[in-house]
Amino acid sequence: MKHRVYEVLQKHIDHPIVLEKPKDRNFGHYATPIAFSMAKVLRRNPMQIAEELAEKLAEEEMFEKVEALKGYVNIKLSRKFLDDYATWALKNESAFGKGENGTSILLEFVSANPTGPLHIGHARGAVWGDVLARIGSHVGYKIEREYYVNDAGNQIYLLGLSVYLAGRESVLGLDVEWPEEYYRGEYIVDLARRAVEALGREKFMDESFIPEISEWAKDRMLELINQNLAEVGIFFDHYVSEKSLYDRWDEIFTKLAEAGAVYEKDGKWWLKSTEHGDEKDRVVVREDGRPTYLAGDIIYHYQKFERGYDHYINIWGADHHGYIARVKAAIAFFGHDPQKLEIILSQMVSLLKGGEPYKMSKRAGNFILMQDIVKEIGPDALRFVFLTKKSDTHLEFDVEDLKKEDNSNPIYYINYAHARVFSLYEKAGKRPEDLFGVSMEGLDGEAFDLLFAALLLPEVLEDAFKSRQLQKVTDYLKYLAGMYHKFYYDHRIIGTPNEDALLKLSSMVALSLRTGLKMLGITALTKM
RNA sequence: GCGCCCGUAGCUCAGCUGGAUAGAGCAUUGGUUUCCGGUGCCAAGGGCCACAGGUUCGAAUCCUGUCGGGCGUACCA
Repeated sequence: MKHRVYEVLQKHIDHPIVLEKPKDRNFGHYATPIAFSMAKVLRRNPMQIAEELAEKLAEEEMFEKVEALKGYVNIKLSRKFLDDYATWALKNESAFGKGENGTSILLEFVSANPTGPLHIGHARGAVWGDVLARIGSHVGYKIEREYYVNDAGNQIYLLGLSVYLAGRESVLGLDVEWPEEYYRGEYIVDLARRAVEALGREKFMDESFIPEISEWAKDRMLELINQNLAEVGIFFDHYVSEKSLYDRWDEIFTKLAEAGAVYEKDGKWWLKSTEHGDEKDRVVVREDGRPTYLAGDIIYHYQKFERGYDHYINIWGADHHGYIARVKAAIAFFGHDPQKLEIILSQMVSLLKGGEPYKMSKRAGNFILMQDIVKEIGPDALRFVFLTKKSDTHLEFDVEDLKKEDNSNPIYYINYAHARVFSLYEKAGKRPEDLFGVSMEGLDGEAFDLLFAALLLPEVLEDAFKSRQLQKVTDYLKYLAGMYHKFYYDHRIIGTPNEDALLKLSSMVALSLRTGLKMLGITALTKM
């Protein structure tokens, strides 16, 4: 809708146009402060410029009214235009809000270490990435989802060690000396029990078997993580194994050396990341010749760029923010544009239950597990809370609030509006598709305000994706649902002369709510 | 110390590419006409937009500094 208005304005104005929504919708559907900026260039009074523009624009068929007010130009769309657009949307439900762009994006998210179940912090990044991908794909980007599996290194060894020791202690009943660092939690004991069964007791007799146990345990954890994700409807297109990347280390290292990106000091190899804005240079090869974790990430990003996407997005936990500079430095050394890599940080999550801090699960090793919260409030509510906030601010929420079945729970509120439409049709004994051809032009101003609001969905989605502010979608859905509830209260629908037109309007609202929820990975209810 | 994020209503948060009277939900208080689902609707109270400067026609928004909170500051992933 906005694009269409924009195009029309461009015909009349030879100046960069900013189109915004008016402070007060009574002013119109769109507004532009264009006269202010033109005034500067033309050295004329903005009020006058606005007046003249308004007069010219008023002749456009698409607009019902164009007004100049205090220098702003306020535009009101015509009823016919809105009705036609709604009719098209209803007839082409799956195309509503779809855009074309074609930019390819590789979106990496979650990428949690396969050393345990996902906790609530991971859940935030997971939901956020999933929805970013859904919306982006809908508005026309070509997005692929990737999980970088950290299946190499010390953490995996620690996992194996923990399972090995837990097996010796809890299953075999041997005395065990625990090191300072190991994974704890009941899941490790469960894992040990299964490992003894699957691999045999003899593997727990000697430390040399730890790598084998590690490998086995890592696979089980990856299964568990995928199961956690599947429970909330999150899937990936690609999994990239860190371990498999090291085969290419020699080749990549040579490339770095050729680019003058590394140097040797104190028996180690360092990446000159300071040349590209990092605070200090970073070790990529240890004294004993083993590459560091950064090396893996360098190879990973090298091959990402090799795969040739237009843009790359990584969603990382905020505690990794210090890592951004060094990875970008490596990308720059390979001659790629580091701007193509965008890092979205997902901040910490704190949970309350009934006003008190949520009890951490001992069996999980003092983490709050994603699966526990899903069990408690359901996947939809979990998705929704994460999506009502920006990703880079700390988030605190109370699980009790999300269990309520009243208007304090936005999902119920939105679903209720959607279900209401279906119950109206049932009551009226009509089918939505039979009313697509009905004209809505005779409806009152409030009806058209509602219709306009419903038709905003496509631009909300586009804006939310481009600005990476997914809370704009949840905000919009709450707003639209609220508007519909109010409209419903103020207007009798069934049995009035405008019944068909009002039902069609309701269908349009339902379509936007349904499509919006779908973008969030939530299925709209038709009955509650 | 340094780096990143944050500081807006009692609470949780929007608004931040500068623009018209700073918003929402929750919580609180009051109301809701024998009405298509009261899981709804209406209304009220509640704000030195952390603080101090600066930039300009205009600042919650941009810049600088201060204070407060979180995270990071590994040859761990």
